[in-house]
Amino acid sequence: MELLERIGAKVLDGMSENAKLSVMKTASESFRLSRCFPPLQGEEAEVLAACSVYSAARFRRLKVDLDMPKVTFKGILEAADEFHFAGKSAQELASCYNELFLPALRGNFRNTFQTNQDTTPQVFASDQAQKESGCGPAHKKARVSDELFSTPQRLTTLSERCLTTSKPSVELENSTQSGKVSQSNQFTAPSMIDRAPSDRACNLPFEQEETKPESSAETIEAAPATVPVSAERIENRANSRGGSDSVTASSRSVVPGIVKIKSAETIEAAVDSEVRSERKKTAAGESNPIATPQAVDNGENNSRMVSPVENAPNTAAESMSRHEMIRAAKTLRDLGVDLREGSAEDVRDTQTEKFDDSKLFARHSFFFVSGGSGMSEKRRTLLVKIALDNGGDVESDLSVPEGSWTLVVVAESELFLKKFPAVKALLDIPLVFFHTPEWIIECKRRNALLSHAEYALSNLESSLETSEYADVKQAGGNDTRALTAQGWACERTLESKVKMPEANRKIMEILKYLVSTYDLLGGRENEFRKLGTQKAVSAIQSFPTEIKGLKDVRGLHGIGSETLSKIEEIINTGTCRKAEAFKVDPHVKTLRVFEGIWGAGPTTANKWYACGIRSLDDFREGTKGYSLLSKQQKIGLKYYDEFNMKIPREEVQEIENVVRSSVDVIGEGRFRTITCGSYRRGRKVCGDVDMIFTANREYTQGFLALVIKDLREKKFISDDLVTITLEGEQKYMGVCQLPGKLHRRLDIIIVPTDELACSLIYFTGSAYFNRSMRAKARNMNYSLSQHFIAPIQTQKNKVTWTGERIKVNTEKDVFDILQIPYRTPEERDIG
DNA sequence: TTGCAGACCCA
DNA sequence: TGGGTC
DNA sequence: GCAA
Ligand SMILES: O=c1ccn([C@H]2C[C@H](O)[C@@H](COP(=O)(O)OP(=O)(O)OP(=O)(O)O)O2)c(=O)[nH]1
Ligand SMILES: [Mg+2]
Repeated sequence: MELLERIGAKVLDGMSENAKLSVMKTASESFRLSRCFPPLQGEEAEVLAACSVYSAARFRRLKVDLDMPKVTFKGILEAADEFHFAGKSAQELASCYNELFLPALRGNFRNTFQTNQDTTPQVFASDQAQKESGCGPAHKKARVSDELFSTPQRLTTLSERCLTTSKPSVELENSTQSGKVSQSNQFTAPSMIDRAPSDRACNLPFEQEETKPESSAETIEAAPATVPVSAERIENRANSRGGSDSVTASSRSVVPGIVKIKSAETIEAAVDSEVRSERKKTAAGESNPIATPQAVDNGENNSRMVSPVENAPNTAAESMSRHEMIRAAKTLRDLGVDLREGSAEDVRDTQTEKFDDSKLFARHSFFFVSGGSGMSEKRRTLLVKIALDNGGDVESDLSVPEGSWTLVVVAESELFLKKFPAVKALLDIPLVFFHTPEWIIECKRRNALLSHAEYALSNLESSLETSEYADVKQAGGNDTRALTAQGWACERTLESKVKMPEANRKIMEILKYLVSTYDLLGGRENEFRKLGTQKAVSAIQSFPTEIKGLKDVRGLHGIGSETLSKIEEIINTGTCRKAEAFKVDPHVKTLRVFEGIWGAGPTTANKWYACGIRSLDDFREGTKGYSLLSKQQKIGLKYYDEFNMKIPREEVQEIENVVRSSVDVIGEGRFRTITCGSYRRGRKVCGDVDMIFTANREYTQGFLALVIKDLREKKFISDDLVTITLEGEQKYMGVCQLPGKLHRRLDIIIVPTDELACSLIYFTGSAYFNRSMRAKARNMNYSLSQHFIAPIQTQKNKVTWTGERIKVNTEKDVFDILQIPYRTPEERDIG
């Protein structure tokens, strides 16, 4: 109860102003209100100031919602305590809110509606609230409630969405000997800027490969190859996996945040139409297997839940286990109950107004920010059509929506909103949302209203404020959204990169050092600590302005409490104790040396350390240390210094040329070679050389061995880190050396052309990009590997079924499937 | 409290 | 299967 | 370490 004490809260009536507001803040943030005002600091004055910004309607609604479920305030606070959330980000509180608040509230209603309302008068803080919540006769409510819980889940098929008619496009123009390369050999340059513009020349006789006529036909016929996928899978994925947004996205319901109560009619209509459309589609009449949560159904529990919190501090926890609550929340989401829809005002509206609720965008009006360099006319036309076809309205100017209408402002990027001063006035309005066009497309595709969070434009205030981006160019209609803190790293593009503020650079440097150290230490623990920290670094990297205080980064995706406190420390003291401790730790220092040996990782390095080995000297030939080395590690040790040296871009090209000439001869022109890795991403210096050999499947068998043999005979390849046979290895790792140059690591993979697209993505990286992209794929119920992309089904995060691999001819095909705007290799240089 | 990318090669 | 690596 |  630390938090409770800290803010002196007593829940509701007895609750301090500050606590109340803190809860409101929690609630509002989870409803993406946070964009309406600068992040709150927790000081009362500031909070109050922020609240005054609310439109009256918003404020009232919020109050209604908050007054209702006393219990859950406690639930929130309790959770805050339970998870040591005190002082943590509102985001975390918000997620508690979602998990605890929603089901509890729902439970209250069921209880309230099914039993006599009067028995639990203290549920409602005020009669006013009760009235505004739109309660009709209690019996009606109960019925609706039951229906909601028995609504079968909507199913759709995936067939339509597979028809991505991706034109074959020329991608991947790799340089053979193409001209200019920056001269500066800045080995010491920080990673952010040590990139050169990529050279784009064509790769001799093969550049046609991906544009050859038949590939077009293949692409289209590839679509049906995808097995129809039920929406259930998509939804499961949306609910179960680590998504991009701080707020859970679910397919139909707009879960996050404020719970609103539909009038009985509204809900019934919604349910009816749902059922109707369900029957119409019928397809595979799978019903929702999720059971009604018993705890919610249980009257006794619920009556305990609504008892005054002050008197029974633990009632919430007693009446509903955390698991039950979470399951209840999930159930609600799965059921597609849009808990947030309908407001006090809406109730009146819906009783008088007639509309076709069966349409997807009923009661939605759209405003498209197009023209200029923003949205192309073609795109706009398409979107307008979708909107109108589905019962939506399209507005010609920006104004506050009436009554229960939802206004969706659609723009390619928040940057384009600047042109519309009227936007400012809409920021605080409840039923106004700012989205990317993808929201509409996705909604249409899945025939469901999707989370307002996932496709939301963000950082609205700041992009309206700053003049910095007034002249945004929209290259080729591409999405160059820069400011949004997107959840999937593979989707975002970085800022110009040159003007990283000093403060940010410093923070990143220290965090990166921690990442490298976690990497050395090894173990599950540190492995994921590393991952987490890496994400934090990535978040800061894409943060556009100087970090002056914690408020700047608090709430950023990827920045949690630990990072926050480290940043605080860095701002105040210029350093971070944890990092400083690592720097002088002899164990860490030794590990760093040992793991500089290729083939030695945390486990062996630690073993060596445990053996009393302390330096590379202890590995000299004939010593006991030497006998501990594996074959590969011996090679790694031999070239210790050389391998730890970066390769200038030009030298990579020379190496590429040597290899390619050999491939051309031995492969009789059938093979194409592509240099990938950091080189393809445009870096000025590279850690190694990564090459793809590709040809039709019939030729790939055993080819690698021939080339390696040739190169070895030419004294270009000096050592092998894998043994290669004629029986078709897929990859080679070895050592090569140009005359007069250092020994370099050379990686080659051999790939049949039908796997080229996925291989290119894989081998181009970055590793961080790949992981992000694969995570998104997984999240969308696909599996992406270097070989293929295929739909999958999972149970408890385990793959239970893998569909047929989807035919992809170009990298872009894969991006399209995963709904990621195409990223050039250079743009993939993240992490 | 759980999961965090997905695969190849070696011993 | 665990270690290392891409 | 972070998000859900
Ligand atoms: O854990 C990893 C490591 C690498 N890769 C892919 C992406 C990467 O770009 C490519 C080549 O690996 P390499 O280690 O050579 O990385 P790089 O991106 O080329 O950087 P460097 O300059 O260190 O070689 O293999 C992964 O998918 N996962
Ligand atoms: Mg590389």
